[in-house]
Amino acid sequence: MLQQSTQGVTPAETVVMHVDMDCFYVSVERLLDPSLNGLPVAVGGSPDGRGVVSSASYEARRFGVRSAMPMGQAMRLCPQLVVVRGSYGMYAKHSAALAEIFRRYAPVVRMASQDEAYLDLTGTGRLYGTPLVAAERLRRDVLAETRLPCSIGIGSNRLVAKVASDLCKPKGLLWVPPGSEERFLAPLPIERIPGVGHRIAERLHAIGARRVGDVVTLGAATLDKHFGEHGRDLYSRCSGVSSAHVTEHEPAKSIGAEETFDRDCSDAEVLDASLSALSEKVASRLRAEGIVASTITLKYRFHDFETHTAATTLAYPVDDELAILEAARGLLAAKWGGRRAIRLLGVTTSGLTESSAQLDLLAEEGREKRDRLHAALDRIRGKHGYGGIRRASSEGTS
DNA sequence: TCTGGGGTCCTAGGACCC
DNA sequence: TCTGGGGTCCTAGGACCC
Repeated sequence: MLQQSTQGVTPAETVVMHVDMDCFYVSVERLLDPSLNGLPVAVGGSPDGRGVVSSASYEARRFGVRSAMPMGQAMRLCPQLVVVRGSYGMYAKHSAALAEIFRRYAPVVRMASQDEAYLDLTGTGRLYGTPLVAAERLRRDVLAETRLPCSIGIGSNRLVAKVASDLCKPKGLLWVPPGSEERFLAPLPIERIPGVGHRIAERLHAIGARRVGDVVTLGAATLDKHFGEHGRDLYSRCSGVSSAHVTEHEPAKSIGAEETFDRDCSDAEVLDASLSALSEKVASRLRAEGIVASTITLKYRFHDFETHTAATTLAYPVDDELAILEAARGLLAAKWGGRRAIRLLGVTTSGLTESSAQLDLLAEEGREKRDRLHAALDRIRGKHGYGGIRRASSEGTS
């Protein structure tokens, strides 16, 4: 599987690298507090409340602790677990530093999230040698400059590179040479394929497919019958076919915020205060990014996890909390009967465009004054966080 | 065991227009 | 008086990812 090539890479040969940081949040926390080294650590919410695990150290994983697991459950599995609240600002800083290193190695870099990236190495063979040599150097640079460990998968397309990095964690390197994609994937459990989650895996198991190779054996027609359009996609991915095209980061399509209450809530005033805080948060981000939104979506979840969304599209795009709040309020009033207690509220904006594009549409006098007020509010929030300042209607949510 | 918060993409139906 | 087909926009829900 893992082969050391003796020749350089020909320019025409597509080489995609997937760099994935090893338990990124935990690794950053260990930089901040080295006493965490060697201990089972989980970054995430409180074990007493409704928090979940965001990132678990390998010591913790040995006890069965996993991402997205309720923290209380993690504590039961591993009583000596050290729980750390996230230092999210630090993660963003380190992520930016990583992106800079990656850009030295590839002309096109796609940060897929804070802790993983796709690099298109096609044509860089003369500069860095074989993919494995380049990967080894990159990993050394990352470790030397950030002291953060990572794993790297290399393949002829993004899917193969990603599966490879996943497989060699932690601190691994794995190259899948061109032509061996299908052989590489076939013996793996289908859950290893990105996009195959819990539900789809279950349905595949039901028709007798447990390994990636089983899916290929079933054939495109059978998958099409069971999964429709998604089936063809599934088939090609299991065959190792996927886009090799790496593109730079694209502008966000939606910006939102949500809040899960410590206890389910049916108090209309508390819910309204939450909507107000969420609207402020979203509006503040929209303005910081210089964009406006035309669609407002309200999300609400009941105690049994039944989740609904309701959306409305405004006549013109907005970036201010009152307009967003008003829309969200209206949706809640129209949809929520007031009987069932709510465990989560969310406000998401979409239909995003650059705000400069609508300047002439909104050339009212009040605009400038309002902008100055918002700028002042954003500055204060930037300094003190969202608890620093709130309108009167947001009181009671903190 | 009882499920966060930030997102993306896909599907499907209905409205509306030509 | 009954009715096609295509395209686009909007809404709702669901699966998935980190």
